[in-house]
Amino acid sequence: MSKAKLLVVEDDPNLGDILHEYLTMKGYDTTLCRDGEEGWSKFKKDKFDLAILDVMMPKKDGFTLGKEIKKVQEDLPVIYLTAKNLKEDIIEGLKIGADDYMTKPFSMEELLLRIGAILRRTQKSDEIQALKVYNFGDFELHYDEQYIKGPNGDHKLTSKENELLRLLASEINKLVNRSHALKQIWGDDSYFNARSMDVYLSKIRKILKDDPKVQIITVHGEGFKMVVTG
Amino acid sequence: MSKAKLLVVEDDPNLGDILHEYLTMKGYDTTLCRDGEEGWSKFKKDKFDLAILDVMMPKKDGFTLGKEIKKVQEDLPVIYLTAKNLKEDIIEGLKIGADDYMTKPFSMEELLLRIGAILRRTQKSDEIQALKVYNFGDFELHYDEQYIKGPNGDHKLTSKENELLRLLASEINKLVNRSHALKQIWGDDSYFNARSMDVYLSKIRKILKDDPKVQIITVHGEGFKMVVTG
DNA sequence: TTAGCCACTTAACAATATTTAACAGCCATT
DNA sequence: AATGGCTGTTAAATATTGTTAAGTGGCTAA
Repeated sequence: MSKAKLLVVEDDPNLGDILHEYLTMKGYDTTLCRDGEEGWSKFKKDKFDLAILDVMMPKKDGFTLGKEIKKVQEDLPVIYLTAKNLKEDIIEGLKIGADDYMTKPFSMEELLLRIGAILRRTQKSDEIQALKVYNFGDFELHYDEQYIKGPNGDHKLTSKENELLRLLASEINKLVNRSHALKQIWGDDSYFNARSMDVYLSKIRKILKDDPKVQIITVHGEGFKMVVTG
Repeated sequence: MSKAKLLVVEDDPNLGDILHEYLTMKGYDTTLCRDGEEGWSKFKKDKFDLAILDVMMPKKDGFTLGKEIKKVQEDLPVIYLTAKNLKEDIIEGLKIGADDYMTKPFSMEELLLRIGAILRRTQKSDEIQALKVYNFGDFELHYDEQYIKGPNGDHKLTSKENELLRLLASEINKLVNRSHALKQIWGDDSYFNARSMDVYLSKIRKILKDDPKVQIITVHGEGFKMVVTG
């Protein structure tokens, strides 16, 4: 996944520079504009994931720019920066369908968190997830379809078998901590869950008998690891 | 369009009452709970558009509740209420993918504006979701016309079949939580509705037999996912 | 009105998945 | 070697899901 592109429009040179520097440092591809008109022309030239607009700016204010942007790209998330106590502004901004706003002064950290939250939300929808297959020895674990293909044919898996196998297969030759596995798959590390996991380990070992090169080794008191030889 | 349903979980009786009264007056269908556990049980029984959770509460804190809710319904927007200077809390909350948070004390007006903004945003994406045709494998689900076109011909659907198929088809390869599906389509998660849904799943699986590349996989205790191979 | 159809629900039973119990073996430590 | 705490394995007990059929109530066409 490539960097998210941010359009920052801020007329205060000081704050503008800080924003630009900080966001760039945090891994965003940041474009800084000094006023609304510049912001508009940059917006037209490029494709952004999020816009951060100061409300009070010369030539073209942030809300006007925001409205124009929404006309072209309704779903672009916008964070408005506004001075405190500008209630009228806030109201108007939110009426446009603004996604968020922050009153000055604000902490960079908080801004960063909001950016993260918004991007996570908007990007989630267009994630396309590839089907996952894990290979080890003569096996192919088809995690999404919940079955394993072995040298002697396929084998349907239950959800727990599937999860446990994936955990092991994703860390071949590496130790999988018992407690970690329990918390990961069963939700918490309790006596009965641990016994249950042992039962599943036993089942999985049976399945893996089809290829002697693949083994699950237990490290007493620590956990297990799947080992593939040859 | 009917009233938006809000789930408010706030242990301070004073603030709780104020929130409840104010939001109800402003036209929201507001459910007030006194602690996290009550909030969870209300959430399970009903379908909400937005949750407002106090972070510090007895029995079950707001973040824990928020996490549990997200497991069932990832896209439910949440506003966290938190005391000032709880940076750690804020950070953790936003990491969950939280949609917003407000530090106490806050003005009712500001809360209202945020609620409005969030609802506007999420309802917008619901509209986008109203695609007419969903494709998966050799099938075309014509949601609006309530039928499915398969390799061996068309098939009329009942509304429940239609809804359930859409839910699965709109999240190919992704888990659809059982409880979420129930609330989405049947209105609430009860024993009999769950059995009813199982019956419908069975029907749908029969229909989907026409293309072996398409499968509905059950994840025990969690839900299902529609998987398309090839 | 009323018989019949349809969508949906409830019931009943079958099949699976997971947990718990029971017992056997192993491991490290004394 | 003996002890107590872990792990391996199998089987029984529960819980969840799959499937089919019967029940229910609303709606429509005669």
